[in-house]
Amino acid sequence: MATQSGITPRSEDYSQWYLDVIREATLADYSPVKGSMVLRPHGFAIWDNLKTDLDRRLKETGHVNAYFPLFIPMSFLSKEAQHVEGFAKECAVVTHHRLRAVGEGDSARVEPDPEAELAEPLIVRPTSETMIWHMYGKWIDSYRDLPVLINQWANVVRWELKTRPFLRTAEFLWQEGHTAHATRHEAVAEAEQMLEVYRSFAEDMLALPMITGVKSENERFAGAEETYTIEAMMQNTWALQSGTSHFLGQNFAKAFDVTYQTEEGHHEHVWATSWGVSTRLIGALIMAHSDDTGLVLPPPVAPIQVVVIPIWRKKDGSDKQVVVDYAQDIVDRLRAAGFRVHIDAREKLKPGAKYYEWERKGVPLRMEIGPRDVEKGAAFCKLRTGGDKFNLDVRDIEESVAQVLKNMHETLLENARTFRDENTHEVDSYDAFKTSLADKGGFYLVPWNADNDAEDAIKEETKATIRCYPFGEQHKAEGRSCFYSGKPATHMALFARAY
RNA sequence: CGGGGUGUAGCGCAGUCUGGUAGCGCACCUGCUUCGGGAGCAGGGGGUCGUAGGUUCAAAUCCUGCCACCCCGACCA
Repeated sequence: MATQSGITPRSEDYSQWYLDVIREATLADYSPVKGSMVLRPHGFAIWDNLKTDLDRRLKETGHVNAYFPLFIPMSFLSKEAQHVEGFAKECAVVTHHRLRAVGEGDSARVEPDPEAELAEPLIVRPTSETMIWHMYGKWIDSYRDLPVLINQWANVVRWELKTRPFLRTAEFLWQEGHTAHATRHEAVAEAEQMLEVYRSFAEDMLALPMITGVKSENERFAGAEETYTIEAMMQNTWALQSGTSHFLGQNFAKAFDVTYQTEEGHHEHVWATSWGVSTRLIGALIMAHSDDTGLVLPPPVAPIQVVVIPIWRKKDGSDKQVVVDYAQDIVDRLRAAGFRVHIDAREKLKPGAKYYEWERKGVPLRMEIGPRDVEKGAAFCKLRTGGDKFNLDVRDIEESVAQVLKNMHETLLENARTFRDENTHEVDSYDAFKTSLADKGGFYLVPWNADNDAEDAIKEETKATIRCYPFGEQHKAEGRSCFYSGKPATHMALFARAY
């Protein structure tokens, strides 16, 4: 009965637990290139499910997909001042287009061919605003061309010094929407709409309740006039920025000189937004729902929603065929009803070993099908989230599985919401904030007089940052004093440690 | 780039102090018995010990250089 878990308990070392879950659930693996990870099939399938669902939501809100190049002329990055400051320090640069072989025998190797140096270096996109706005300049002439509502699914590269699988990697997958509008009002409405798309998407697919709000100036996207964010709480009470939507004003339109002619014949710069979510969402999933046994997946994103484990006794050969036929019939019916079902009929593993494996991998619902169940016309079930095993009648198993999975999703969402609310505190003084944060972590909603230097000082002292000025809370600032400076409060700010 | 640490089989490690012909656990392969919560037994495959040089009859082990990675700081979705 030796334990083979290989997963460090959360209480012992949360960071190690996170890495252990990823390894044991076979979501990702480290590649030979520092900071780059391989998305293994089980991890990529989660991304696939997220992508399919979000893509539908983007199209339902009027967006279309396109694809822009990976390589961007280096000079493009310097066209928007804020933007260059934000990204220049983490760009991969391509300087040559050919290698040559040098040395012989043991010292044989390749090196960039000095004769093949590019006249202008290329950067690997850290984000695509510059390339896209260059192209929009060619496509937009008239008010009749607006709005432009384009999204792309792509990889981007940001050369980070400190990396962590899914949360921060040198290369990651995401979608980035880039829109162009005739008016400020329309662009702001678009940025707000997309934030809401992300918020509901996160609840429906990830069972993650999100706090929505506006970023402080310090945390704002490089080149944006306003950044909206969705923030989630992880199990260690740290915050994770899970998606952003930016109102870019006319910054990029001016930098790339993108104007349109109005109905009255005037030339105006267009108004812009950009917004994105990435494979970081998978990190959020893991850290919000999983436990010391391994991954826990909400049914909508689970690559396998139901695993069926047939059980038989070999001596009694008659058992096996009956059980397998019965199990296969359940699998076929559930698949026909639209569920993602896997039957694990491997002969060399005992049932217990299979249970542990599928629990590590986060399968929401397990069915154990043996001779006893065949007799009863039932399926013996266990939920990944715990509780006693229970029987489902096979006669209406499609409906009952749907109900069980729906309940599980709602429970996950509700538990996450309760945990977040229990760990969110309102304080009035900086001393109370420091004491409480050090003691029990969590989110802190405080009256705040917006001040970048004060924000930096607080980060320096406590490592907490402003996650956002939450929507729906701003009225509370009225008539109050900043918890740090004592000046009149201009906002309600949500402070927390963050990834 | 500063301080600390580690490189030995796919993974995790012992062996290094005190030099003597490569070892353990898991994983993998074969066979038999097992199978309702991580099976047992038997047999088997796999490593130029990070790398380059030096000392020695003999180097994973001692010496020197280099490289890589990890942790703590500085930078960050």
